[in-house]
Amino acid sequence: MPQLKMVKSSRSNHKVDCRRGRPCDEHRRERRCEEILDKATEVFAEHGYRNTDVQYIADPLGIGKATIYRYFPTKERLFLAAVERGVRRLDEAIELAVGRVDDPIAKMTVAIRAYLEFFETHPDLVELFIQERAEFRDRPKAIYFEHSCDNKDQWRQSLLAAMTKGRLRKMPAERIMAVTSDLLYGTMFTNHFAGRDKPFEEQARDIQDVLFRGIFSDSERRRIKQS
Amino acid sequence: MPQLKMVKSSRSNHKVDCRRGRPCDEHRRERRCEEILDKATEVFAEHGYRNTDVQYIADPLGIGKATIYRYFPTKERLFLAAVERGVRRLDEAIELAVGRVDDPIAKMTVAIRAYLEFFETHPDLVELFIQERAEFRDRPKAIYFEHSCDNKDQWRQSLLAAMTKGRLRKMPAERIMAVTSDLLYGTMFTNHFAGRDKPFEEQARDIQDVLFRGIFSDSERRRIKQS
Amino acid sequence: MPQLKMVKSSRSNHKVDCRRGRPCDEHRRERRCEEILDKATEVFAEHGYRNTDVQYIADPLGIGKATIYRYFPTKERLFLAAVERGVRRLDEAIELAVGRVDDPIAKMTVAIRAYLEFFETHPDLVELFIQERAEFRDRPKAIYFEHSCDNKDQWRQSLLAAMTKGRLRKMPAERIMAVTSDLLYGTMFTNHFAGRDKPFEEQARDIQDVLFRGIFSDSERRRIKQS
Amino acid sequence: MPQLKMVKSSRSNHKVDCRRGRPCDEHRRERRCEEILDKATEVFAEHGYRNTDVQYIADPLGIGKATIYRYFPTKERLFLAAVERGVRRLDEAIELAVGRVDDPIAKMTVAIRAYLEFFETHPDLVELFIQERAEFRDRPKAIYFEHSCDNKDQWRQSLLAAMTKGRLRKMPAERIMAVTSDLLYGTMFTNHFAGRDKPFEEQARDIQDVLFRGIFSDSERRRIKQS
DNA sequence: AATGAATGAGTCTTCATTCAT
DNA sequence: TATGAATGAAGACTCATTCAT
Repeated sequence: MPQLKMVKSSRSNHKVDCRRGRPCDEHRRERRCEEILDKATEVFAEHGYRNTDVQYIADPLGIGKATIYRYFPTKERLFLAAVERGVRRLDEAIELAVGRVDDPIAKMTVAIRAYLEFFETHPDLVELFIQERAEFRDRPKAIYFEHSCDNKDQWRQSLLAAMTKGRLRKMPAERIMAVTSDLLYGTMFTNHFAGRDKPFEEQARDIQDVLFRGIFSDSERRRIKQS
Repeated sequence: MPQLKMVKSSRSNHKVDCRRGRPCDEHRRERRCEEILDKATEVFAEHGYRNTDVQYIADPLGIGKATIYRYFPTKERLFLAAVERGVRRLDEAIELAVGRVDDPIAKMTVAIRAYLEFFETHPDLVELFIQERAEFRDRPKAIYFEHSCDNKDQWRQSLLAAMTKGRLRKMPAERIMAVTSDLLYGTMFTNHFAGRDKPFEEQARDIQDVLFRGIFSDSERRRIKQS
Repeated sequence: MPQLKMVKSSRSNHKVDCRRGRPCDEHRRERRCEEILDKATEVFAEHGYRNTDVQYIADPLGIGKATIYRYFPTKERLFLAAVERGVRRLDEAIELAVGRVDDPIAKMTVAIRAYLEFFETHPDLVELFIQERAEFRDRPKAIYFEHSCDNKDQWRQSLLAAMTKGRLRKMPAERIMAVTSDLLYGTMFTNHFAGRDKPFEEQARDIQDVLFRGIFSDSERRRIKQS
Repeated sequence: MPQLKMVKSSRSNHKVDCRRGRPCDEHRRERRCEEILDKATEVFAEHGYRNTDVQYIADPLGIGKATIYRYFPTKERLFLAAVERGVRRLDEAIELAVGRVDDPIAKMTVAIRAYLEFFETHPDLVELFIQERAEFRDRPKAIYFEHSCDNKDQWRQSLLAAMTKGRLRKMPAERIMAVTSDLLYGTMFTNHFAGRDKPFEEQARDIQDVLFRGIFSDSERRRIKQS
């Protein structure tokens, strides 16, 4: 059993570096954490925070309930860790999509798609975000909203640039950002809870159509301008 | 105890009067129901569904916990009744505002304002809607979404008419309705949970500006058309 | 069953005085409290505080565990209430015995007997006092010691009077009180934990003999005086 | 890592040296045991038996929890070992003090002082003795009391001799022994738990004064004799 | 009808002890 | 040998709901 031998020898190396006893495998720990968070996300999303017995998470992992408490000090912290990871992943997904896109309008297009795609792919996270608000009412802000502020500045820059270049109407960048993010947020929730199943590409197009061009006809638009 | 006696005698009098039409006990019952729902809405919104002990509702009303169970068979039904009443009130508020407004665009304007105003006035209901989703995951659709369908038809009619008259761009009415309602929904939630406090009139104006006219500049809009 | 009838009629009187609903029978409540404390004293003494599941108290009473929590908010408070009641009873027992005894020496004699008799009759309380110290290490002073201070003043008076009258040697009253109470305390504990079973009357006599007359012989006593 | 290597080599050296006589591993083991018992005494005294997680003992020693289980099979045995060692040390302290003192009265004087001094120096042990009684209610006798019997015989001899020599009143030696040990026991506990802080020398003098000479005045003493 | 009292079922969390390295 | 990791078993406390008056 060569593999075993290798493990053994690497272990005896450890014995020199570390104290004695079982080596503290940082890797192993992290993997476990991730496994637990994966299952926790799933189960919390399925049953809701309050209706989830930590046992429900332990059982399908084939581990003891107490083991989970070795990694997360309370059920609450476990839950919040799952939410946090979700928010981080959302950020990453959008960051990744937006990536090197420089054109501000293309950037928005891509971000909208990425946002909707993310939640279509991770419906559990929608549930988790709801649960967070429902249970942790004392926290000043939902984790989701805390994070959403992070990239505000770069978006503002991008929008202002587009206005200067005459590609967007002149208006407060804040207004665009607020309306857009509210629209996306509402869409994500409604998709999930009203059971809509329009493919995200189509939905993104609809949103862009309205958001970019508005719903007024040209004539109505002209009339408004005059008044 | 004269008061008690009066109540008793007045009740028996009523019983005579009310033989025809709705009996007075029914009235009394309904008033109680409303009182309970008022307090329930408040307390559920404050503590969340799961963290609300039915006792917390009974105490400030000065009644016994068991009394509540005489009016609502379970805690769940009590909660759902509160949500239902909230949704009904939202409908009524919008109905009332839209009222005799015939012009389709004015109608939308008024509805958007009314929607935002309603939730600014009734922040408890935002919480209740969240709670409903968080707890009653098995129900096919949230009560909130069930109701929002009711008036879809009339809105569709109104929008199509506006397109025919050339006031709105030609596009599927569904698209406008979906985007608008998602946007409003998202705005309401974000207002509440991100702690925004912009006055609803301003917010309504921002939304209308973007929704009606879009964010593109005229040149960008032209460019898109050509492609 | 006349008693029952009386209760009933008094209850219907209550209905007039109180609100509606089940009358709040203060008596009943107190009786329940006492029953629970009785059983709690017994069970805590038998198993120790930590090894006592509140269920163990509820079961033999034929009531639900939760019922106990209606009367005492936590296991800790239940336990401390039992201890407190024990201390109060000790005080009362000694008070009762000392009663109208005026002669200071007779008073001590009686108190010593009463003390030992009390703990022979209530061995559970010895256990309870131990348990209190063992578990509630952060409390500044054991309940037992808190109370023992109450009557210190009257004892001091009594002892000083006896010295003035030439019946006791001149020495600080504190010294007598400290030595006596330590001796009794130690005797009670040792009786219980070392499993001694000397009848309390004999033990009291032994204690008095030593405490009053000392162990020195007359000659030794004289020799000491000279030096 | 030179240090680690040194340890290793020094150990193998030992192994060579120790072939004859008690093997060095035995030494090592014993040293470890003592270290553990030291810390255990401290921690058990601080938190109480039940509230002490074995981890709390391992951590400050910088060893693993499981290591402790290599030296003591259960938490209970670890605790009892600590108690036992404490009792043994008490015995030794008194033995050492009494030492070559032959005069029976001087012997008592010295023993009383030594007893009080011991517990002033080792307050942890008072806690441990309490804990033992609180937790191990099924054991027939507390370890403390088991041991206290050991030297009974020599004390009895000493007291009887003193009576014969006319230095102590004639009375059952048992009575003196019981009263004295109860008094000391009670004093030790009360000191600790009532938070008294009189220096032990003074306290010893107080005790001797009462124990030896009694509290009666000469006249009272005479009156008693006549009756 | 109204309600104080009672409680069973449920959950989080702890920790002594064992296991695997 | 030493020890980090794992966990089963246990117990305090809660609360929706029912019962008895």
